[in-house]
Amino acid sequence: MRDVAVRAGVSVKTVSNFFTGYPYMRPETRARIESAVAELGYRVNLSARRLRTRRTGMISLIVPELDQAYFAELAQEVIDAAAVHDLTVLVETTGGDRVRELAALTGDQRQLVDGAIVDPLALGPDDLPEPGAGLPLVVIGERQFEGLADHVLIADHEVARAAAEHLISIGRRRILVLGASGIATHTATLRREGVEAALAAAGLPADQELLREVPAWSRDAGAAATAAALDSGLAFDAVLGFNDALALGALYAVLRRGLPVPAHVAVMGIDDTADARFAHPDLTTMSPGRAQIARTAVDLLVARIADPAPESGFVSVVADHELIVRASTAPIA
Amino acid sequence: MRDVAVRAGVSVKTVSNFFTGYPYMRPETRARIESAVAELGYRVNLSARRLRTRRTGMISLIVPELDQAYFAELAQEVIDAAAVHDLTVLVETTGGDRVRELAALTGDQRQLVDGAIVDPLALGPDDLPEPGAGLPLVVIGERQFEGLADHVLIADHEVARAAAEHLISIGRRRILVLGASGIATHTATLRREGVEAALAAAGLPADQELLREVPAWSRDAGAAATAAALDSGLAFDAVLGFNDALALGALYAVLRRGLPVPAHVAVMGIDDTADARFAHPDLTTMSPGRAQIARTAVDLLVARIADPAPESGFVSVVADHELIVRASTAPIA
DNA sequence: GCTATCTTCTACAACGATGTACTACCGAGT
DNA sequence: ACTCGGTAGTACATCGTTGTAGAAGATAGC
Repeated sequence: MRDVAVRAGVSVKTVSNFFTGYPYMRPETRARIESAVAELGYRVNLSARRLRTRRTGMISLIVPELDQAYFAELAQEVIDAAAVHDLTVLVETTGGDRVRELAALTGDQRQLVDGAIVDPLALGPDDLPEPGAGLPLVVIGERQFEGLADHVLIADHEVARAAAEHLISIGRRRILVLGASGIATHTATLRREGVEAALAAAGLPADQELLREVPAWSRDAGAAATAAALDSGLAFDAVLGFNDALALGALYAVLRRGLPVPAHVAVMGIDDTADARFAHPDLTTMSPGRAQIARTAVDLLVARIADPAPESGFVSVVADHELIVRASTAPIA
Repeated sequence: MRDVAVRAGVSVKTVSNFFTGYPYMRPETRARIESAVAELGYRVNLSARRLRTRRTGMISLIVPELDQAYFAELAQEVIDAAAVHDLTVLVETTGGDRVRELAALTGDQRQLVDGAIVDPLALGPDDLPEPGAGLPLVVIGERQFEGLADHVLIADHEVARAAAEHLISIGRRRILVLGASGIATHTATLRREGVEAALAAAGLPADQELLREVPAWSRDAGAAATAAALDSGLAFDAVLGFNDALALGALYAVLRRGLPVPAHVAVMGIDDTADARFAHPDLTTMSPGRAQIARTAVDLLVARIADPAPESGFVSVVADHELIVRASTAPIA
């Protein structure tokens, strides 16, 4: 920067002013700096700027793993939404491990970013003693850190209820539910309750045998749980996976048995990933408005970074959802 | 750091030495610093360290988009491989846009990382006037910057040839090839030549009508191209997608017509994404050894960062590949 | 003509670490 | 006793910016 200053015949600070958009500058001075910069091919040193301003211009997105379509798509949406604010996104994957989720929030990684968007799998509400250890935070999906961070919530109860209502509306009576619990989050519980509410409203019994735990919300687990249910001779005419991966696994397992979908068993998921659209038959699912979630999360985080003081309290936004009916669900023949 | 130094009764530099692993230190001094650090909850300021050392401890992975399973899985593998070297990965997506690919290599983003792994879609060999503008670089997939960067190559010709040979070996004679060109990379050409070599070796004609261009290597494009081929009345008994996405799109389009796979048409892809494994029927594909690619790319980059001088020339490693036979291909009935 | 205000620019001191160069001590070898 | 090499630690300058404070000139108001 000194070289530029010398060449333009101004002080270093004036060059700095040029780059930070300080308004009081004669057009002529501006022009001289501009051409000096161009001639020297100068670029501001970001490391120095960061040291001085204590801003990194980066935010992190903390998710379990990128090879789950849902998180990959979410990551892409967050990256795009952050670009609007000139922010770079650092995607951190934790494998759904509590220690690694915590480390991403409190470890050295924290210094790399101005704030974080986290979609926690294993983190509990007690895991955040100080509010984000000073790190501006937006939590996606779970009402995890009520009063400690902003949230973008998915209406888990309502989404699951709407899904179950759809299946009931097409004449399904025995719904195999995958993901009912078995994972350390509240999402599973809320969604199960949503399903039970729909069943109750329709006057249908809630057979506990149909509510299946799974070790992970993955295609593997969905396929395994469905295969096990089929093997055990359990009767069901629909499968609701609490995410698309589970549903796709179920679809795979059902089709593998040679059972027709949706004629014999209807299958639906939640998430509206691109995978659902290209399954065969293509998968009915609940869209949680991923783009909206990403945009809202980024907006909230930007605001929280600008004003970290939680005087006005933290915000919770509930995302919209929508039923996407495709070929994997149809009225009983 | 000054506070720690005062508390431990040593100089600031000694504390710095403690953190950078300078070996000459009395155990007693070390212990005093350790406890001072613990009591104060001190952490090294990474911005300052970066400014001073000119190292960021980050590398970037530049890919078209994360919501393609192949790239999401690659990203995850690279992140894991980089963690071994204590490197953080900054995933940058370019949408396959040449300008953005270039910007990721030469723009301000460059300052954020010590080096980059790039899987270029639109970048040409002429796009790199100076060697990476000084940025240590590893290119994946394409022999793009021969003599300007290290490469991890996929044996495109051999992979495609092996794929076609598999289809021929199960009695297929007319293979619809998706991705033959229409994309600005050399990969498409090499793979097409591989297919033609296999056909020639088997004494089969290479019907140019069967070689289809696609606007993108996506499921959408694969489905559209296949549907168009079916509509046109073109006869074929197999589809080879030049990646899994194209093949999955083809599978979708074929099944949608009610045509049985593989009885009527065999379908196979290249990439071995998780999506292929969970398609129904599950998709035969060529595995390019993604974990090996990621590990090799990171290793090469780490070496190049340590020794940027290309005196010993740049390295090219060709990754292994493997045929994964699944249900979507079977001998003709 | 003189103050008051705005505009434009500058000097200096940080931000928090690390590289260089140097001092001081210690034990061993002669 | 004297050098020597290795060990343990220090002082100072520096990485490249930006915040603070203020100076100098221009403009306006009376």
